[in-house]
Amino acid sequence: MEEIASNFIHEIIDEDLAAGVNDTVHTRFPPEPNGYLHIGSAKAIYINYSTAKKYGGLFNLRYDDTNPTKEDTEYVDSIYEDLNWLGAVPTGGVYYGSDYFDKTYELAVQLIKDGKAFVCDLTKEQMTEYRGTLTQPGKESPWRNRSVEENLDLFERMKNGEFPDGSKTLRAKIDMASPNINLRDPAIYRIVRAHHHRQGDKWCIYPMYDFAHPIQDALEGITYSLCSLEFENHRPLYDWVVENCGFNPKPKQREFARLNVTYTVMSKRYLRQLVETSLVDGWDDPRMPTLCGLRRRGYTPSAIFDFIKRAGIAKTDSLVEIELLEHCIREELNTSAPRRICVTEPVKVIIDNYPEDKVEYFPVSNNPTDPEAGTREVPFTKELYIEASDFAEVPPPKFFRLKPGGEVRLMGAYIIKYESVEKNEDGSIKAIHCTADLAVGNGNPTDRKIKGTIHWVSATNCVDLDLKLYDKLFTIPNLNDMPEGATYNDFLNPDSLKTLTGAKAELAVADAKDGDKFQFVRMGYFCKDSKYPGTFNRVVTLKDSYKPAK
RNA sequence: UGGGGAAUUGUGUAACGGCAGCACGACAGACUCUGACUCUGUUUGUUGGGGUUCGAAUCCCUAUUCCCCAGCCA
Repeated sequence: MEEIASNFIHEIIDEDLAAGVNDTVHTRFPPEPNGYLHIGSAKAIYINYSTAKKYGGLFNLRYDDTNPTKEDTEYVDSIYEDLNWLGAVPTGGVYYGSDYFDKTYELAVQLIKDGKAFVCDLTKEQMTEYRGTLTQPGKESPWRNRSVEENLDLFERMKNGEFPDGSKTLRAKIDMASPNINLRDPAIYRIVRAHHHRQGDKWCIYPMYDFAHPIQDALEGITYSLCSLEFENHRPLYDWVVENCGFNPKPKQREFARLNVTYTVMSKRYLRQLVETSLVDGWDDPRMPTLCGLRRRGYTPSAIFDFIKRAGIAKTDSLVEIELLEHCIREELNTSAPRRICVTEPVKVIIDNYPEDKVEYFPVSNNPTDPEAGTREVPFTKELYIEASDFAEVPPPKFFRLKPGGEVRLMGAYIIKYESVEKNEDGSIKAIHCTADLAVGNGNPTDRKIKGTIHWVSATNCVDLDLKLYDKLFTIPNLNDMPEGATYNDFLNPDSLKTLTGAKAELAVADAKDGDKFQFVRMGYFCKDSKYPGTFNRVVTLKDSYKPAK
């Protein structure tokens, strides 16, 4: 997150700074602990964190935990862990919205005293009816003109638990005729008896987001409350609360478009549904767009932030292609991850002119893009495995790999020449017989040019791997277009999870530790749950760009 | 339908009255001990219609399309 590209929010801040509206920049990331962080959250984190950093200000993490019915400590913990993993250090501190409940209550009392809030006895249905519609103004509640004393008494009794859940609300007295529905005497406190993950049973009344959030921001000294576009309609209410609670300086809410990615569900509600219906293994299933899922899939924080930067910060609703995310991780791992060879669909090759029991070691580059990564010794034997797709009995035009009558380079080792193919009874290939150019070895021949190079692994010096192949979960690019009544099953990608058994990897992977980065030389599938002890959760998919001529 | 936002190439994003640029993707070629990576090149764009101006993506008028708001969710 080193260089911070400028965006329209920075322009706004620059103007404020120049005009003397502000002299500091203090931001916050305010997740509700009701689910795991996902790549969309990473955008909000990036914007708030990087903006603070750019201006030398502070960045807070604040759990927005004002609705106890949806929240849980599991989420609190996971959010902390994921934020930490991203490296977005909350330089301004870690806070809980619920820790301000006393202060929030006092401010509500003050609002009542100022005649700006009232206790309302309307039922939920009545309130909906009184609110009016998009085109029709609302009607004032019959309870709107209760005396300050009565409101004070009632509100205190609400707090003391004298009334049943949902029977009363505290409402801000604003304007029932406002074209902005959020301003039509919005509820700011509701009665709900639920165990709060942090406050326990201390409260039976809870402030609404629209009341709590500006107060939290103001109390923490936030100057810019950067959130997504759907809160734009709430800004007048945000400002109303800040103003009428008498805060100064005043925090400012500014909005940006949330992140949408093709083939990717981003709503926490639906992600939870995927987990609860066991369509995925859990929140950290590698097919999930959650940060922990991406982490298991081998994504790094820097690749994620790079993606967010490239996707851009704007106010246009957009749908960013998943290919851009994949590009970002490929680009990073290409230079940073050590290479290891894995033959994912092995077919046996026998070098007829090579001694039965000989083992020879060839140096192979750990990372061709980085000479300092050095080399490792890879064992070569008479029997090898190569990728089934690297051999063609009937080659398409311009096929540079192993084919009848052809020669090919075994990466880092000998040049081999095709001799014959040995078949099983069912017609499948049992083994391909070749001869190696023992004189040339791993050097270059002077009399001819070898066009193809393929990867290989010793059949007698290798480890077996079961590869789990994870692909996108859904088949339609934009999940928002899922028709009414449709279920995920209608659009589930049958190939989103495949297991490839019997892949062969070179011995070097035996040194793998959890967290090690690897890039398979060719296909580059990543795997987590292999029977091989060790976790390849830093391996990226490289495209196999060979396409037969059309 | 009231209000609030937004429209630039396949996708995303710049250009703030002065050559429509960049990235990803796609395609073509070069290079290569993998055809990956890298490099080079190519195609496609200012939502429509008017206006102001020497000059408009940008300013004005108008039309259209898309997103958000009628939770005691956030």
